[in-house]
Amino acid sequence: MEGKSELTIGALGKATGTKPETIRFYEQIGILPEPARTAGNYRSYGAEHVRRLSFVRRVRDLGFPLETVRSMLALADQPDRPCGEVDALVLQQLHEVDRKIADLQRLREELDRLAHQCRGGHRMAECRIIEALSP
Amino acid sequence: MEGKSELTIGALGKATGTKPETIRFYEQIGILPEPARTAGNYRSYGAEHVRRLSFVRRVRDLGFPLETVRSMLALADQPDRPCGEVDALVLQQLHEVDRKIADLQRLREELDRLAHQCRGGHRMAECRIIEALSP
DNA sequence: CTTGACCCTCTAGTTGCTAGAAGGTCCATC
DNA sequence: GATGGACCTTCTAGCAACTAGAGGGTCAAG
Repeated sequence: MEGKSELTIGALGKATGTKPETIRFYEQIGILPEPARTAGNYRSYGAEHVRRLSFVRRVRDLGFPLETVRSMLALADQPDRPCGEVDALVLQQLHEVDRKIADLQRLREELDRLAHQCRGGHRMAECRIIEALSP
Repeated sequence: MEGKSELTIGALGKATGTKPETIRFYEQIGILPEPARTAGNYRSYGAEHVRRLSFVRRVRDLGFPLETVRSMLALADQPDRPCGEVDALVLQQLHEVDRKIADLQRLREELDRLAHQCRGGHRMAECRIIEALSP
């Protein structure tokens, strides 16, 4: 490897909580750019890949599909896009984000209530976790 | 159908943003209880199913795997479980929820910044969306 | 040199839906 | 009652998004 800052695929995986196979998958479908290779044909990753993959994993963990990941990445990859185009996309994502935050807050409240009920030594009288996230 | 409160699978799907095939899938894997059937062998769903399925869809939308959905549903299905057991599970889920909320807030801030930048008539100088969710 | 950890590509399996085929039911309209 | 379109049924297979195993190569410590 060229220097301390360059990582093998396994090291990149450990740094980002990602399996090597998943990293190769993302490269194949174009989410991650192809990295440089060593003389032994090993992939060699730098800080830019770490950042990009961390982002991808977190957005995925939040339940956004890869198609959405792509469009978010495009915001960073194509900084000169027309503002009207970007505006529409960003507002749509903002709406999704706000909806997820609201749902997580409600879920959090109910889980917190359950935790306190348990710690108070009370019987689990009633779990309203389903109602926290239903109509 | 027996009464106004009973829904066909298509109606349940519309009420919860779920495809009929997905509902059948959830029934097959035990996430949803088998519903009553009409004389014509149609599935017939009541309010309890609507609530449960809404919950499932929202938790899935937040990026939690079905295994986690199951364990959350178990909290509601088995109200008499030992508190020590419930406590550990709830705390674990609380931690996940908090992590997702924090990530969403950060993502929200950057998207908001982008939106304001566009509306202000400025050029898209720099998109830091990747950095918002990376190390 | 040896050995174990990890790399490579390729193929197939797992998880979680999603859609199509073939045939039956429901209900509004004529 | 007949018709037709929407929707239902079960079953099979495909898609999205990973995940793992097979067979063979590379790397580095001992």
